Amino acid sequence: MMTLNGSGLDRSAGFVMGVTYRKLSGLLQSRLKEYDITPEQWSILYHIDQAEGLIQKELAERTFKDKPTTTRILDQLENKGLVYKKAGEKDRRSFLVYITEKGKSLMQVTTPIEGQVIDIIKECVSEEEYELLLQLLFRINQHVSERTDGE
Amino acid sequence: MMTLNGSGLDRSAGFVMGVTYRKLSGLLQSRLKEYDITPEQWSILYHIDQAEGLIQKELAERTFKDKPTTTRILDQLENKGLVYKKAGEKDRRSFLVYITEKGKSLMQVTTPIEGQVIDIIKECVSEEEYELLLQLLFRINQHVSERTDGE
DNA sequence: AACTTATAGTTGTCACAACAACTATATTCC
DNA sequence: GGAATATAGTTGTTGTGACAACTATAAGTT
Repeated sequence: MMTLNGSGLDRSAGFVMGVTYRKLSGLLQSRLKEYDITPEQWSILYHIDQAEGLIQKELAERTFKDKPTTTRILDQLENKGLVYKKAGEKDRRSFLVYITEKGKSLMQVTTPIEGQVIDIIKECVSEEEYELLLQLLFRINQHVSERTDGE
Repeated sequence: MMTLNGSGLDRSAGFVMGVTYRKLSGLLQSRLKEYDITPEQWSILYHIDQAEGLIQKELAERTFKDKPTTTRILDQLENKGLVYKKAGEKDRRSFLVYITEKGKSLMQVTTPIEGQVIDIIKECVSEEEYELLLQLLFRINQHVSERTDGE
């Protein structure tokens, strides 16, 4: 296997982050496979479970996805019978999104799996390091967003 | 704008990494746009420029892409006249990949842009923190790969 | 040499993300 | 009230990644 070796492009946090993200995502995907749900679908379902009755736009913001991606992932969740939409009464442009019983059960069974992936990371990274990693990612996120607003 | 706030899924390094990666990738993309090349195409071209005459398989390993993805990105680079393939003489299954003059010029002009993105990150992250971030990402990568081999 | 297995690359399909263009409804402003 | 503008959501297109199936060639085994 090719390992990151710390020269050239491998010094670019962006590219290394991409590689690492995909590896972690693949790990989660393989463990969610038997439940017929992908990591990104799972993350949307998670947020619906956390706060039912959100409109799609709010859901898109919380999951950091754009509107088209949110629409399409919601379609899949709806087809799988995990969520349903209700037309907004106040604002007839929007839909409120709710989780079904089937969706709730799925979340109960699968939520530990997400925790397992975090645990696997912590097998090679201390609590303090994990914390610092998150802080650095938050900070970069924030900074790039601000930097990009005016661009 | 929704900001990562450190609760729930936002505590998952994997998801936060995905969000941050996409933000950085988008930043690079916007700056490469005028050169008609995407970040992932750029990363492959970069590796070809670093080591000409590699076969596609080696290129795939170095860029951490699978073979289909490498094939298709190479097709695009070839269509843009940035690289060309030569049939392998020793092994007739394989192709050696080379960069064209046009490709070389493009790399000269665009390589600083990748550096700019790193510099932007370093506006909010110290040298030591940047170093640590890379080390943590390497370590997680390595660990997950080992963890996954037997799975 | 023939048979089996491994490897390099391609093609097809699906999920997701980015972007643009669009529809329908709300809001603002005159 | 009506025109202009903003917003919620959808649809279409492209790039990329994961996975499976496939072709062609190479290498190993007998």
